[in-house]
Amino acid sequence: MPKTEATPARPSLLLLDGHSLAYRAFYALKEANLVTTDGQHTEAVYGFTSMLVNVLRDERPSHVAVCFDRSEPTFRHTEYAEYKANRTETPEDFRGQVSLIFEVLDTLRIPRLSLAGFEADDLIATLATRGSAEGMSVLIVTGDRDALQLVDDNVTVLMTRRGISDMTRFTPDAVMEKYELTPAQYPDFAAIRGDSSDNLKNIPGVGEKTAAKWIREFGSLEELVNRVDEVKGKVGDKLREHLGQVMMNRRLTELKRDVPLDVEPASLTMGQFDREGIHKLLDSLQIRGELRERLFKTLGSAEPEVEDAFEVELAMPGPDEVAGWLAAMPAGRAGLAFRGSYGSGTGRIDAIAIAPPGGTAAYLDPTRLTQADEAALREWLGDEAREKAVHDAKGPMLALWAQGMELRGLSCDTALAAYLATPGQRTFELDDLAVRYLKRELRSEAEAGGQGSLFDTDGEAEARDLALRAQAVRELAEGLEEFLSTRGGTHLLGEVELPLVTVLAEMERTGICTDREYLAGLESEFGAAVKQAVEEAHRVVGEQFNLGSPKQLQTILFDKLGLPKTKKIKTGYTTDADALAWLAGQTEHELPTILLRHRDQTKLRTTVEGLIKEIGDDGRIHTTFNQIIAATGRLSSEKPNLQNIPIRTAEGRRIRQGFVVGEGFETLLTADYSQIELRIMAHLSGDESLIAAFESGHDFHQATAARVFDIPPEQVGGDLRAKIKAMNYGLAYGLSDFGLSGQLNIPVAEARALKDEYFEEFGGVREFLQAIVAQARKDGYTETILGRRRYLPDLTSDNRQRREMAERMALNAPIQGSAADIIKVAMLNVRRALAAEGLRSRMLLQVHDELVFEVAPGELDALRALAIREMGSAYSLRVPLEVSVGVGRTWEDAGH
DNA sequence: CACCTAACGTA
DNA sequence: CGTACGTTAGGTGT
Repeated sequence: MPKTEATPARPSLLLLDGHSLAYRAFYALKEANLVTTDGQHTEAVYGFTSMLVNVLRDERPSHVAVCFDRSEPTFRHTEYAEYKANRTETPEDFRGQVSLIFEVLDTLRIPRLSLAGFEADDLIATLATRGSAEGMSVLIVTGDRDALQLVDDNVTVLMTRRGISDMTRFTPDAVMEKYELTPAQYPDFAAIRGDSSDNLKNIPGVGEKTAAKWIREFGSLEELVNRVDEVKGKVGDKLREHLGQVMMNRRLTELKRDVPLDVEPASLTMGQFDREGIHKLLDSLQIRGELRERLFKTLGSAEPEVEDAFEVELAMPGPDEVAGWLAAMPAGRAGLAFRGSYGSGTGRIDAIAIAPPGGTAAYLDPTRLTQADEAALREWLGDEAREKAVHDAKGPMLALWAQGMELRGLSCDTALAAYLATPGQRTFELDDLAVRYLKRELRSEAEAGGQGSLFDTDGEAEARDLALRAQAVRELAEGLEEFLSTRGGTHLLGEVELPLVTVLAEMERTGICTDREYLAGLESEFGAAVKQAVEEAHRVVGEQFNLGSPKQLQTILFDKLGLPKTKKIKTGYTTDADALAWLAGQTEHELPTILLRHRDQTKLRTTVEGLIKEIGDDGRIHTTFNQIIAATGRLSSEKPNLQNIPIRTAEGRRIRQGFVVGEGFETLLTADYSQIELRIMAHLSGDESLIAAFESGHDFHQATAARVFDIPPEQVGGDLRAKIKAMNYGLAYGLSDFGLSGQLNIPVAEARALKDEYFEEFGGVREFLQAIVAQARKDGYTETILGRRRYLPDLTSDNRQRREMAERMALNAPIQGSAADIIKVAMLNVRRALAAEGLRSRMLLQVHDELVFEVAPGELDALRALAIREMGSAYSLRVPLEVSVGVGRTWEDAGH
């Protein structure tokens, strides 16, 4: 098809007054009372965004900017101290929404501008004047009538009318029709009329009617002043009396068209908007429904770069053709995509697509391979020298293993790479990544209608889809690697996360052995205790109710029994363990105690139940370790979660006795880092006193307490040690005075004093924690010792709650994340050493600072030494990395 | 049936 | 008003 050259449309510049519109939106939607479950109001951000999307949809501007006021005083305040002095304080619910609007605009890649000393209006006037001079048609959207002075043949104003959906379009004719004044006359008229919102005084007895009449009669304010004596009557006297005020009003109303703004209208283009970011933002604001759809529909069609999809030539080698195809495949890294299902340490592959460089991809159905095909495929997949890129490789790896095939030569995992690029994301779907990093759409042909149609008898659409995915993975791997290389993530990906995939897969495949009968016995024991607690509770209250329902519990506790109220939560008053313990102490009633026991026992029972359900045919539990979930870099464990098995109470520890050494092995061994996060703090802060406390050889909490209170370590009592222990641990979480006071049951003032005393001794720690946050605010992200980043845009939020939350995340992320880095490196080194020493012992679990091993007969001493050596040397800190080891038949016995 | 909340286990 | 997770049960809305 011949390309036709479209007539270039005249460039159009859309300028919005951010504050003015946000404020109008806020009041327009006030009745709706839009608020998220954590108390963030969203009327302004919702209304503003909705209006913005509508204007973009209806006007289709080529250029756009949103201008904002600043908190600094402007030249108008210098001229007139009382300027806007009568403004009522910003409503509480409005505060913080402006920064959310900033986030929306940034995510949509819409430029936003502000300049100290000037109002949004002045920026708009300046840009409108410049844009108009450059031949653009300008559209201004605002709720401020002063903007009418800017209207001319090139400049139109859209003024909000009550609400936000209703707008009036002011051309010169429309201004004339409404006010019987020209746009140029409007500020003259406004100066006489005054403006109560800006605290510009009017002339007593002179309203809009008289003001307009004078300007029409004299043509302009200047002329009126020149011939002011011609104005007759009492109003004339008043005018002469207030002439000074009027002239000042006129100067203040005049919008500045020459603000020193270092932005050219032509540069105000819309960038490629962040699709995932918008989803995330709208999710966090709990905005659902049509706005999201309208937004994507409007902005989606303005995404020319995304229009081209991936393309691939499909090869479907038939029986005995696979070996030939693989042999003839172009050199270079191939992208692989798998269809199948994975989990619990195993999996099944239904189809494989291989996309080498060159644009032709093969689709293989494993059930249709001849022996020769299979051998060739096994050879290729297991060849370290044939580079491969896979998206989320651990599942396919497990599935291939289940079929006796290896997956080697993995040089990129696009899911891991994307995780390192932006670890905060909830998901890393291939389709989203393709759009984000390659600006390409990964469309499904099967879903597009091929499936089940007459032309799809052999599932060709599905084959094509998988081939496209393989192709996308191959291209995405290049894109993401390049992206990461600019952010220092290459080492972390290539040397840590990527090799860890295989280690985790091995751990999942191995699983941990359980004693099914023992756990079943435990379940019925806990079950009986639950039943008893339920009966007691019903008897004490005198009626039947569901102890597991916080709602019913509230009714019983606070309405029926009239017990004192606890802390307020969204749905009433909390019935959590702290509150129940408090109630037990406050009242004579025995119910809270019974409820506490019920909670305990229920939790234990359901934990055991969950475990039993996950025991495989081999008597072992195969958890899944997730490598791309935690924003800090930690692993997580699911189905079941083996990282939260009880340990604190004796009752809970009984569950750990259900995890036992497997047949053919000698014992379980656990190895954990002691106080790794505190050691990282000592290392990163360089605080000499804290470092010395670690080197002292004394119990760490005891040693720090001794230093804080300046007494010998031997004299540190249990109480003092407990206080300092709480401090030590709280630091890395951004613990507040309030939080510390609550935890130690002491007054806030005392907690603050304790903190001050602590920092008196460990000043370097305080400086370090403050420096982390300051640095993060400047950079927008934090970094671990291996360069793992965490982005925290909320650090500059003007919503206090969000900002302080981000600050705590900022000081925790490098500490928790560095600990995660270290144990990941340790796992790799342990794995390598096991192989190097030819040991059969194997790693089963990772619980953040602990590794659990199954020891092969005769290897106990060797493994113990290996674990201590490899974990202790994983990273060189300014303090030693101490590792403690426990051994026993069960996980509980192997604990410390 | 899908989703949210409260509660609670771990590091 | 302490970070990071996953699971469960109850309750609500589609």
